[in-house]
Amino acid sequence: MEDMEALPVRFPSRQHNHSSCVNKLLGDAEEECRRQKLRFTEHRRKVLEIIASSHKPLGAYDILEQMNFSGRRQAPVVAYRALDFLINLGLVHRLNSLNAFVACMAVGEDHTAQFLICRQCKNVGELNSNHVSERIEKDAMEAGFEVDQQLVEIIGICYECAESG
Amino acid sequence: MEDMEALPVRFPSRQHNHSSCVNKLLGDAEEECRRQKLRFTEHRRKVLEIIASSHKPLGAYDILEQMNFSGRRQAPVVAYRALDFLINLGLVHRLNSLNAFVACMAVGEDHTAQFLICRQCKNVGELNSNHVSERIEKDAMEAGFEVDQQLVEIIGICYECAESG
DNA sequence: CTTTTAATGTAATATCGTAACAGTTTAACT
DNA sequence: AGTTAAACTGTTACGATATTACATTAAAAG
Repeated sequence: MEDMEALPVRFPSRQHNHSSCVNKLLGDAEEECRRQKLRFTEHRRKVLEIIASSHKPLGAYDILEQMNFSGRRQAPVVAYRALDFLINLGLVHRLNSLNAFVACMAVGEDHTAQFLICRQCKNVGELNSNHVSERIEKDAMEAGFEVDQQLVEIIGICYECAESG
Repeated sequence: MEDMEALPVRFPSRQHNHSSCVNKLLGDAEEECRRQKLRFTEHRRKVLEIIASSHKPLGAYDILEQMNFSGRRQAPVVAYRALDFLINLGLVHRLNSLNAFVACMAVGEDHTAQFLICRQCKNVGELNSNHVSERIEKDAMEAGFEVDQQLVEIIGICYECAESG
């Protein structure tokens, strides 16, 4: 696990324990909400739980389906509202190339999220390379462009899928 | 103009001549289709003309609206089919963060498109930096991830908007 | 305990994109 | 030319994603 620190990469290995992801993220969420005096309501908790339980990106309507507690189907806007909240808090990221959402794997680390999307197993990791973000910043600057926000999504094959053919 | 060659940046300046963009792109399209024995049909030409006439990204339905020749409104699929064709040919790019399309400004240059999206004037340029794409490739590789495709969209303020406040 | 701010419930609708299939045109090959 | 295969078009319907609007309820702040 030491080499995960060299580059700040997070890619979920096959045998890792999901429930610890969920618990960590819920804890982070609670703490962050306390700090910022925000409300961590039922919907928000539930959506975060659902997203954190998978490292595969989920669409808003997938999430919605899993929100059928009390038998009743929720309206789409319910999911979108919770997602907006969680994204603003930096707990969830949106993948623009997939219209889907994943839990952040580097909460509190002040990163420009860069996503590694495996087109075979569909898992998503984060390559949060400062080299990359600084290079983008620098080259854009030289081109006379002032960067606010970077969006980097990388499609390919993760090491576990590469190994298993 | 020399310094546009140092970094392969393309950002449309305010006073530049749109019609030359359109003509260049139509020419490139015709040539490429001849070379690959593909058909450059009316729909495809029209869609390319529409996209090339603007450096602001256009949605598929915006394009559709401008296709009302012969009074008749076209079905969405007509625009999407032409767009798919043009994207495969590398003449048009899709901006995932906007669900919109722009003409390629570097046809034939074998680039990983990286977009500069000005959130004020909405114009889109291309920062096609090999430094950036190589850095992504390298860092992903070190993380055990084999890159197929990169998607880089940079939101910020272009130099002309920065100058004019 | 009342004011005001934030969150929810609900319905409707906007926006983006694709599937399916019949019909037509074009290119390629006798 | 006549035939066949491939590509493109027309049309309808539908699926998937996301937002607006507004009435209601709950929570926090004074």
